[in-house]
Amino acid sequence: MANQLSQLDQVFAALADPTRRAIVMRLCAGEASVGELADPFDMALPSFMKHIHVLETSGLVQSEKSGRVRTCRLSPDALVGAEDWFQQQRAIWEARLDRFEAYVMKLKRERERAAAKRPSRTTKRKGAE
Amino acid sequence: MANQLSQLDQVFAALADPTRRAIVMRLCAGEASVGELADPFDMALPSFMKHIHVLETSGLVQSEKSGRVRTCRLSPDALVGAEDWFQQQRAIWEARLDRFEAYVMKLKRERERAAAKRPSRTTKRKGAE
DNA sequence: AAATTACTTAGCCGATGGGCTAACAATCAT
DNA sequence: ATGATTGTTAGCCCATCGGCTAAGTAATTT
Repeated sequence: MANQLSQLDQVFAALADPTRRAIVMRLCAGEASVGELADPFDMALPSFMKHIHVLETSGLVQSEKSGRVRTCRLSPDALVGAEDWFQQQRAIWEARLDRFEAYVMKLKRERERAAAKRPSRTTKRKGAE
Repeated sequence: MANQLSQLDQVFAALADPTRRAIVMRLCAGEASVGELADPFDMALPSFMKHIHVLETSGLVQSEKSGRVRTCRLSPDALVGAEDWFQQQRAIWEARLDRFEAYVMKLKRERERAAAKRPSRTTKRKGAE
């Protein structure tokens, strides 16, 4: 039991909601109390608090209560972790593109060589996809 | 009706599931058929197809059927779009840090100036948090 | 002390998510 | 033509999500 979601699962799930993305964006500009954060949203406070809680358990936001006011701040580590995921995928993707390009170049060279040996032929193929 | 989720909503929601992230990672390395993609997963095909569908409607994946086999490929635009979101937030965050650092430096200068005027005082504060 | 503020807890509700089976195409191999 | 392959559609199930209200608690203000 105690279904342990990965951090990435939770971060992406947290960011999948526009309200929560707006909260993160707001907190990028600096810390704020729950009330300040909730103000722009036409939503009952308990509903809003659920969003805060999702953000906290995802690690994106930390908060601390002093007196009767809870102050929230962004904890950028989780954000960076998710950003890293994209960068890794993009690296793999770009490596693949490089390999693909190399392959196309190889095909091109071969075609040119063949054309040189056996001229006069409408060099037209179906491949290269 | 026709609840239009933003692209970001759908992309982040799609990436919040480990199965779907694995599919995206696999597709970064090159296109594949549904069967090939499904093979590593201990899951009924219809369940798996739902994941493919989520990825397609999010714009992360495109697919095309020829004969009885559907071939899926990554469409990197949506991925880049989500990555951009992070970079924007990070830019705002870093700008804030810069401003904060500037503020701290200003405080430091003021403290030093004050110490020069009124020497012999244990310069110790609680601030700078 | 009483009223106000700023959350917090508990619990209801309908929609969505992620899994399943069963049954139905459609294509390809024999 | 039959059968195997490769999806696809339909629909069930239960858990989670994102909203709500009502009522509670703790800190400040008056």
